[in-house]
Amino acid sequence: MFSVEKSKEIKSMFHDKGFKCTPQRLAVLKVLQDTSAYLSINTIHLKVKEFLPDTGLATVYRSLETLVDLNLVVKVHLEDGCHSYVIAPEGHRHPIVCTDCNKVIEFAEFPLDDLSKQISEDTGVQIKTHFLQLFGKCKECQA
Amino acid sequence: MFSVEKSKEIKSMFHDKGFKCTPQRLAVLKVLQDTSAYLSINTIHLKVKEFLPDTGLATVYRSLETLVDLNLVVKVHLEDGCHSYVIAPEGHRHPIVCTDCNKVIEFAEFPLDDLSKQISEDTGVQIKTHFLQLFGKCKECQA
DNA sequence: AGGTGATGGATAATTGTTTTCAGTAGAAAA
DNA sequence: TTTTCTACTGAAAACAATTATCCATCACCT
Ligand SMILES: [Mn+2]
Ligand SMILES: [Mn+2]
Ligand SMILES: [Zn+2]
Ligand SMILES: [Zn+2]
Repeated sequence: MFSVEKSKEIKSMFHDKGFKCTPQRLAVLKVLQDTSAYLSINTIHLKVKEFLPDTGLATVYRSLETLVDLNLVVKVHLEDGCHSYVIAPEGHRHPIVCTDCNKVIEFAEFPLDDLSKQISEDTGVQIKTHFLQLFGKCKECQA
Repeated sequence: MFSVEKSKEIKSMFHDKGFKCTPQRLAVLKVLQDTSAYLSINTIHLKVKEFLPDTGLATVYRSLETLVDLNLVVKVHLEDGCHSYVIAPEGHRHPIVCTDCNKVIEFAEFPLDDLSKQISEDTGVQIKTHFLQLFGKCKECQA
């Protein structure tokens, strides 16, 4: 179900933060790793139940919280107010969400840190974090 | 309660989209105009009831939806998943949210449009919109 | 002023998320 | 291994946020 290498790597990430490495958490992670789209909680729940049928919905919520804490998963804020989740990109990247097919394409580092510095100077606000998402139409959906 | 000039201007904005200009909608708008912070639905409701005591919570939801539709108000997505609302900035600007006092400071246009173009070329995705919020500590809260 | 349909208020219903709690099973020690 | 200790889980209830329903009313057009 999970590759050995990845499993060991992931396992130590859990342990480093004092979390237990449970099948449910790994299943949630796997479901997100296996898709390039963001997924709603309910979709994740359904997919997790395909290999762990007894998994409860609350566990999916709890697992996602843990995975976000570990920076393995990121929360996507959608226009309508609902939230979804997607596997975290490598390094500091931002998601581009296809509004047609829900696929998430990442884009490479963005000079937001430099600009944050300048905005700090201009406004006097100490910028701590930023939240950026782009929306558009992916290659496939343009055809 | 509302200045005449603004009222007329606003009134025609409602009518242009086929909305009626009601005291409740104007009250919600006024509450947001009178603060520099983003406000939760419940806070808005409380403030609206100060001058329109019978206003129901559902009406606040409905009014906000209308005002967002008219681009007079924007929705702020918060880390914890909750949403709040703030008066829409002039032109295309982005909010900086103070994580200490909830105040919203805007910052001037940001070269996202140019970068969107480049990202479009790099990734093949046709960027349509973006969503950017910065979080930090405002001048006052740093003291 | 009168007619009409959009809107508001009250309330119920839904939906999304969190909490509670008793039982289970990771992980570390023995 | 076996034991021990908790963090974790599933199920259900509780809670919070949002939306739908209903009918009376009000904004606005003529
Ligand atoms: Mn959001
Ligand atoms: Mn912008
Ligand atoms: Zn697409
Ligand atoms: Zn502040």
